[in-house]
Amino acid sequence: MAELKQLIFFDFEMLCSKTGMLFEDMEAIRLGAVKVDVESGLVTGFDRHIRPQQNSPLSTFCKELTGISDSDLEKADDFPEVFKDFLFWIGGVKKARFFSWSSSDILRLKADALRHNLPQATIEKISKRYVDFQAVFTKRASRTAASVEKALSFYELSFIGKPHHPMYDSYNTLRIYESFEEHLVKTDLIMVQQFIFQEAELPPVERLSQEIKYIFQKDLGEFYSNLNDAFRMKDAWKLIKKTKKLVEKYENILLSRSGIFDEELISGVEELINFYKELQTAYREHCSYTSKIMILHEQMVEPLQKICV
DNA sequence: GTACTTCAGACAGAAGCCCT
DNA sequence: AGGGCTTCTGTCTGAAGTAC
Repeated sequence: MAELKQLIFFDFEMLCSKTGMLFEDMEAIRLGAVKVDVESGLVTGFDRHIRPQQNSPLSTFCKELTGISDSDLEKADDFPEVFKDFLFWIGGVKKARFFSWSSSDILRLKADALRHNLPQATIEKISKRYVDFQAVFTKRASRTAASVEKALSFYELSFIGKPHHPMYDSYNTLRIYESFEEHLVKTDLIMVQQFIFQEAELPPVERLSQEIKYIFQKDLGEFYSNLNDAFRMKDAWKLIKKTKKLVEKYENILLSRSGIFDEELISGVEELINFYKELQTAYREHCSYTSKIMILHEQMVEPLQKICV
C-alpha cells in the first residue's frame, strides 16, 4: 500500500422518514468530511448537499433531524458531481485511509455509487482503506456500540458543532480517534471499566493491575472448578462459549499500549487465550471423528490451574 | 416397527444499542 | 419513528438412540 498521507473521516446524511424506508432508497443528501494531513496535522473540511434522484419533498421528520431543507437540495449537485469533487478534495485515494462512525456510511457510499453507475474500482479502493471506527472502538474500549456523544463523554469531551451536520459528526469522530490513539492510559481505563468492572468503581491506577489480577484469578478459579476430564459434545460446545466470554472480557489487556498492566496478568491472559485456541482445535478434531465425548488432556488445563487462586 | 426421549442445530423474536 | 446490527433466549425440527 502507498505511503499514508491523509486520514479522511466522512459521514452521510440520508433521506429518512418516520414511516420507514428501504435502505436502498435512503439516498445521500449531504456529505461531510474532515481531512487530516498526516505530516502537518492540518485539518480541512468538506461539506456538500446532494440532490437525490427521488425529487419528492423531504419528510418533516428528515428536515427536523438533519436541518436540511428542500431548497438546499434543489440547488445542490447530484451524487456523481459531489463525489467527483470529494475525490479531488481528498487528493489521492491511494494515500488515504477512510473512517466513519458505523458501517452505514460505507454501505451508503457503495449503494449510491451503484445507483449512479460510478466506477466500482474507485469504491473498491476506498473500501480497502476503510475502517469502521465505531466497530474498532467497541471492540477495544466500549464493549457495546456507543454513539459519538457517548464515546466523547468517555474521554470527558463534549460534541463540538451541530449534531447531524456530517462535517461536524466527522470532526467529532476524528476527536475520538485522536483520543483513542494518544490517551493510551485513559483508553485502557475506559476498556477496563466497560469490560471488567462495569458498574463497580474503578480503583486508582497504581492498584488497578493488582485488582484486575485478583478478579481474573477469581474468574479463572471458578471456571477451572467446573472443568471435567471429559465433556459430552454438547457440553463441550457450551464450554467453548463460556471460554469465549472469558476471553472477550480480558483479551484487550494483551492489546494494551499503555503499559499499565503487569507481566503476570498479561501472561495469565495469554494462557487463557492459548487454552481457548487448544479447546477449539480439540473440539474440531473430536467432531471430525464423530466422537461423543471430548477429553481435556492434562497438559491443556495445567497452565490454567497455576493461575487460579 | 412403533412410540417415546434426547439432543444438536436452525430459526425467530426480543432487547438494546446505534444510525438517519 | 423505523432500519440495521449484535446478543441472548426460547422454540422448533429432524436425526439418533432406547424401550417395548
